Amino acid sequence: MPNIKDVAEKAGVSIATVSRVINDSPKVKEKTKKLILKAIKELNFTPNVNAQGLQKKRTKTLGLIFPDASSYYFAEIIRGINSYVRKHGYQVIVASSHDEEDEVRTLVSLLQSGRVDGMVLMMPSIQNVNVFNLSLNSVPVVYLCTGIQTQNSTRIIIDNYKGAKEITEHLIWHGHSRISFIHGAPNNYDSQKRYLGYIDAVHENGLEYSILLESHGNFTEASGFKSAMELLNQEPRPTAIFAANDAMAIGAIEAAKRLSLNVPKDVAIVGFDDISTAQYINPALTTVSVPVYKMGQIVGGSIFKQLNSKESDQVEEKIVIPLQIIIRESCGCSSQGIEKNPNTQMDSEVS
Amino acid sequence: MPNIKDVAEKAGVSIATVSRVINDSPKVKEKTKKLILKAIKELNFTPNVNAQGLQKKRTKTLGLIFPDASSYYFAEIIRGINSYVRKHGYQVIVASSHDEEDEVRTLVSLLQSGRVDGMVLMMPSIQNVNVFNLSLNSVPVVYLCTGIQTQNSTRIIIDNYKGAKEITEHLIWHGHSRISFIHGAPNNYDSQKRYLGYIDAVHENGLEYSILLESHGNFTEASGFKSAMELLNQEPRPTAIFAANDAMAIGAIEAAKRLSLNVPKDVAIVGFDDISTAQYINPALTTVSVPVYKMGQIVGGSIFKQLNSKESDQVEEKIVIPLQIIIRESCGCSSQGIEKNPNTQMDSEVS
DNA sequence: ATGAAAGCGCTAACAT
DNA sequence: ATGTTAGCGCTTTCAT
Repeated sequence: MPNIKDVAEKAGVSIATVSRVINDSPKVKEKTKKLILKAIKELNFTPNVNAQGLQKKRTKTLGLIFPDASSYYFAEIIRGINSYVRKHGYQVIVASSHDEEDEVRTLVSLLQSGRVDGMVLMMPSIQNVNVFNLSLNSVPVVYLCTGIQTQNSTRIIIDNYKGAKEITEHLIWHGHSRISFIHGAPNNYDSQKRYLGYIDAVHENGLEYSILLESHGNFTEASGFKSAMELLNQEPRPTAIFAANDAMAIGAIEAAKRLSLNVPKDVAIVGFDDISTAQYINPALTTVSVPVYKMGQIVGGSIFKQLNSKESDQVEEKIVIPLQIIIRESCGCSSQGIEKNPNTQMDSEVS
Repeated sequence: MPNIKDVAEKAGVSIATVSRVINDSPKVKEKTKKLILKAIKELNFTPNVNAQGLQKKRTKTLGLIFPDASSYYFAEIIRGINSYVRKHGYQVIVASSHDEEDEVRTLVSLLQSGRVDGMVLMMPSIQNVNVFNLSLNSVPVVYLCTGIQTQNSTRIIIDNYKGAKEITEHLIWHGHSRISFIHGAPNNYDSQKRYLGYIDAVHENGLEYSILLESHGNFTEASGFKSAMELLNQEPRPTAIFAANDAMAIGAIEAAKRLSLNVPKDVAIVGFDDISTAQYINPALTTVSVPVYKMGQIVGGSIFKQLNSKESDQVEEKIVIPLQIIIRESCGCSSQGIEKNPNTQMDSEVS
């Protein structure tokens, strides 16, 4: 591996000058600069990041802490962040707190060891947030989907409340009066906000409400299946189910099928997130689309902004990302495909 | 951020001794070791990885290059690797060659900049592999799912051929004689091997064969849908479809539904990978399970083995991971659930 | 505009 | 068993 000294010798200059062209210093004569660039190319030289990091205290890597990096929803957000920061020469290190017995330890060690220049914390579970507020003042931090007031750092959240309220109102528009809600994991920020949107829509529209309309899952398909089973075995049955995320909505659809109930005729089912499965499941899922990829860009942008600003003018910022309802079939709206070709939907012939 | 000098002063020893306890040197008196450990804890000290890396040429991070980090299949493998290496204090940096216009550049710079101690290259597309054989001798490399002979590095592949042959034979056992195959992306190693397994099973069992039974997709659901549409509109229709991966198989199932064909009665459909969707799609997908998570462990283990061996005894190794067929409903076998409870499956009542 | 040299935080001989 | 010291490859004053 060639180093800066090799380049300097080859170009017949000092290492300081080489360093200057590496760092785009303006005060290098154009001619020597060309010479050095040529040497760099010929030797195929790349500056050693460890040495650079040791000096500059910049490692050009970001740490991301996510509950689970392999779920589609999180994976997409990570991809968005990665894609954005890579353009700026940054890499990301992803830690799944899910896998770790001690997520805080990972976080702190990542930080203290000087491995990362900034952190993105996806912390939808409310209780452990306060743990994190410690020792984070050294680097820029972006909190994602967190209810807690964060000190001196940016918080990026999605407009759960509005999305949930709108999709519930869409169900009401369809004429549904007994609308169930399946909660996500306990203490989950997103789930709670979505519930608030649901309950407000229900109340404001004067709908029947009962605690029996609610059920508690944990964001997995299996839990959605189980919750929907309970809900749908009640008398009277809910006419619609709003699950706090798509995975549970999909589980709920399976449950309806198990009970020989047609979706959406016998029971409408809607979700939240718009994961890729949502569009091809049968019936296609009506849901609230979270622009996960774009979210990544916003996160990356925010980190860089903090990185390039003096500590003095760090401001607490809160960014709310707007969401969009995606109307498909599971709410009772017929899809284009169906209207054009009535015999395409098997489910409509069953029941 | 405290450094080794702070610790040394606090403990009243030299930095060398502190360094020794950091690196578990045996020759430190138990008593001083305790003293130092105490100081470390009190100061909340973590060794700076850049300084360590600069000296030891070990950064404790691995680079993973994947075509696409957010597809479920790849994400699971990454998770497996991450989880394993984290236990050994390693982090991973994931680069999606998909996102990059110039994947080679990323790879080389990751390597040359001293950012990673080893690399995992997922390179299922055959043509670009030769590009990579350059300049990789400096660190341990594991190639994943690659057909190319790799020099001086480990290659880990899955037993595509056997899995494909067995699942095809399962279809034959069901009495199918016109079995279609949907190819994955062109030049994809896995797809080609799976095709070989398919074609051998077809030939060895004296089945009818025609080029018309083959169709070409690119591993996406959409391509599976399209391919199956073409296949199923032929006369005579294939009685079974083997798609080179689950996503395409799922697309194919949707296509069958569009054509008002019952799966598996009118056409059996099987896939490959066993992604999570496979088990809850309707009908549940019969497929070949790839132990993605375990695969990650094997990859991590191999890298560490190379890391801890002298360069002289680096041997070229080829590891083949065995696969397992998962029989569910889409092949024509009825699921347990159905047998126990005949009215649970909607599809069996349709058509 | 360029070079010399100090030093970032650590490890690893080499001393003692 | 512990301390001293020379780098690892780079950036950055400070000279010139």
